[in-house]
Amino acid sequence: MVKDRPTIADVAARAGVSKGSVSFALNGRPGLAQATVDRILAAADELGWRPSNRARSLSVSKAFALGLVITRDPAVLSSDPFFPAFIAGVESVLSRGGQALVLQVVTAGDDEAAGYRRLAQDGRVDGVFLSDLRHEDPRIELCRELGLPAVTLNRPEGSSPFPAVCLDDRPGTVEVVEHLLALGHRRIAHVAGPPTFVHATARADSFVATLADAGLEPAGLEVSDFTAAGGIEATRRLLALPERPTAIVYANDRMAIAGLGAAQQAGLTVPDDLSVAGFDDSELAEFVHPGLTTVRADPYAFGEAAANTLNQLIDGTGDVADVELPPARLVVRRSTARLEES
Amino acid sequence: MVKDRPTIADVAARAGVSKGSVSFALNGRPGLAQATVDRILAAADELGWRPSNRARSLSVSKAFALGLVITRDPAVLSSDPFFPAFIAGVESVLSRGGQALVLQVVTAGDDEAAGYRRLAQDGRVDGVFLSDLRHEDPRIELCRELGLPAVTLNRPEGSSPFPAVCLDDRPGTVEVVEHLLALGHRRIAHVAGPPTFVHATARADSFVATLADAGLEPAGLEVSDFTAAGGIEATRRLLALPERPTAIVYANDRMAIAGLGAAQQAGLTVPDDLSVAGFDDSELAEFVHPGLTTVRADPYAFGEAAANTLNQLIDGTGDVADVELPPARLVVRRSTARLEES
DNA sequence: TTGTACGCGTTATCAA
DNA sequence: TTGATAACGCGTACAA
Repeated sequence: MVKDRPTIADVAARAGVSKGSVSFALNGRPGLAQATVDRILAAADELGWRPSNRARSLSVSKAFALGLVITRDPAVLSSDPFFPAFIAGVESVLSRGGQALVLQVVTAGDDEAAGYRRLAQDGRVDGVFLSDLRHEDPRIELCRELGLPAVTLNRPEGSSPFPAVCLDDRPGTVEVVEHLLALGHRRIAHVAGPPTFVHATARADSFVATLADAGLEPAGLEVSDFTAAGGIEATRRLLALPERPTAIVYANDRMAIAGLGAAQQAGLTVPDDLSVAGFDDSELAEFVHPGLTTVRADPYAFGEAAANTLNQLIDGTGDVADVELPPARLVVRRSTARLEES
Repeated sequence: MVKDRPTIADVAARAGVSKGSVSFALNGRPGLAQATVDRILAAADELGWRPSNRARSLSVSKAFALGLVITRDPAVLSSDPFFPAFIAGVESVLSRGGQALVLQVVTAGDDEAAGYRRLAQDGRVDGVFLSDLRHEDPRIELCRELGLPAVTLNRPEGSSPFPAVCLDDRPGTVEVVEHLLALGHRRIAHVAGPPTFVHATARADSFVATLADAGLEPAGLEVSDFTAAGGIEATRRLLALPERPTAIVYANDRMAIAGLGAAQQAGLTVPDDLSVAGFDDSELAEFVHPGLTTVRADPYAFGEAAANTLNQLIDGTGDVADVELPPARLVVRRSTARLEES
């Protein structure tokens, strides 16, 4: 019934060698005659033996797993378009190599640090991804303290002991703004994410900078929270301005799609009365009405790169270089249009 | 620098007892004098000792982790509103108990079974969640074969060796349809998910049945794929029917929101010309324009229940009962309205 | 190439 | 009853 899994001893016995030799053969280490290696591998194959993760974990003190902690507002545990694709990218690296991904979803109220502590102290993972990087992110110090290898998704300002895998948010933002400027817009507003996040301020800053290059000031700058509800609120405030913006650039698609709804609810027609742009190119962006002009990154590639980098760091072979991914690109759809002279 | 973690031997030495006794004390097993137990626990506390997961894993042959494999179309690695909340619910159970969640995202092209095999054979997890349950789901047989404990999210038709945690999709669907009937609609169509999925057919079947109870036939029945793109296609086909439906019930919000866009793109006004309803109550449902009438379940509770049930099964204490969760409830918003006589 | 200690708890056996 | 001892789970690594 319960087919006892063969152990390394079984393989050794069958091949007529010692356990040590089996281990050497499997890991392709020198010091064994080729004939012996073949015999051992054949024996392993016949028995269907695969080394036990648990035993390996214990003896080499590694988990063969990486960790991802996602902190989310419990009320808004909704879908971030980033993570599924990011995780798939991570997975594509881990599955070769027999690693696993340990996921923790921490609701924002909880102690986030506890999540990382658990992962580290329980020896669950060999390293973690630091996503949604924040300014002065306390997790960097925490991971250092815990001796937990990490890669940051995007680069912190200060010095960091960890490699960074970056996808520059600025070029995409610049493209959006320039696209709107080319369409004749002059009163352009931005709905930003929480300024604690590096990517939120990167987008907001380059929004402002691009306008400044054109000799303009933002027609409005709302700090929101990346949620749909927040997008609605911010949009309402912007639409109530005495000098109503003719275009709004949102820091993500969720806020943009919600903002689209808010504008329509307010009786405006998009894009005739208001141009709207998002960021992420989430699945729905293409299909809402009108289709959302937005910026598309490649979270899958992000995941791959992050996993590879983290593994390099863990394997400790020399210095690990930061990775710069190709930036997000503008995707023009129907929600942005030439400003009508009226 | 590297503070060697204390081992059970250190604790034993400090308390002046044997390793075995420390283990007994920690696990609250009988056979030790209370005074000894106290002394041991105090010693453990002073040393900050916590048993090593890895050693425990090896000796008791358990992973102390549960697994979730999500299969997704690579093109549409978008976010299902269900999973983040579901996972958070699972997590809330696992974090007490020191368990972890191992996640795998398998793109649909890949060999899904390989994912489960890896999890089982690598001893990564003690059990898995079978989500997105399909008819004649091969994973049930696979898990049985692998000796991998599982819980099914929703109940398969045939007999299953595994407990089921169910959230009945039918009452919510019935509510939607009755809501539309009460608004005077008679030509109501449905956009279903792939019929391979149990929840897709449950929704479609109860849609048809509820109409039949009212002496009506569906004004259209499109089989789609739960994606936004699919929702668009299906909507276009329905709107092209000679007898155009006055209301469309979608099997999920993503299709519904996309359908909303398609209808608007076709020049229709929702809800004046067409009522639209979804399923899930995803974050955006409330904020698109018009707000989407939909059905709300509680995926967080689903996750909690599933984790608890799976743990019971793994602990093997007696029979594990199926769990029936409170059904999803109708949430009425602006996308459905009384049928105008015209 | 082999033998064996080691990583670290758990549990069965046995003595007091 | 109370507690110690030793075997066990399964590879890895180093001395021989």
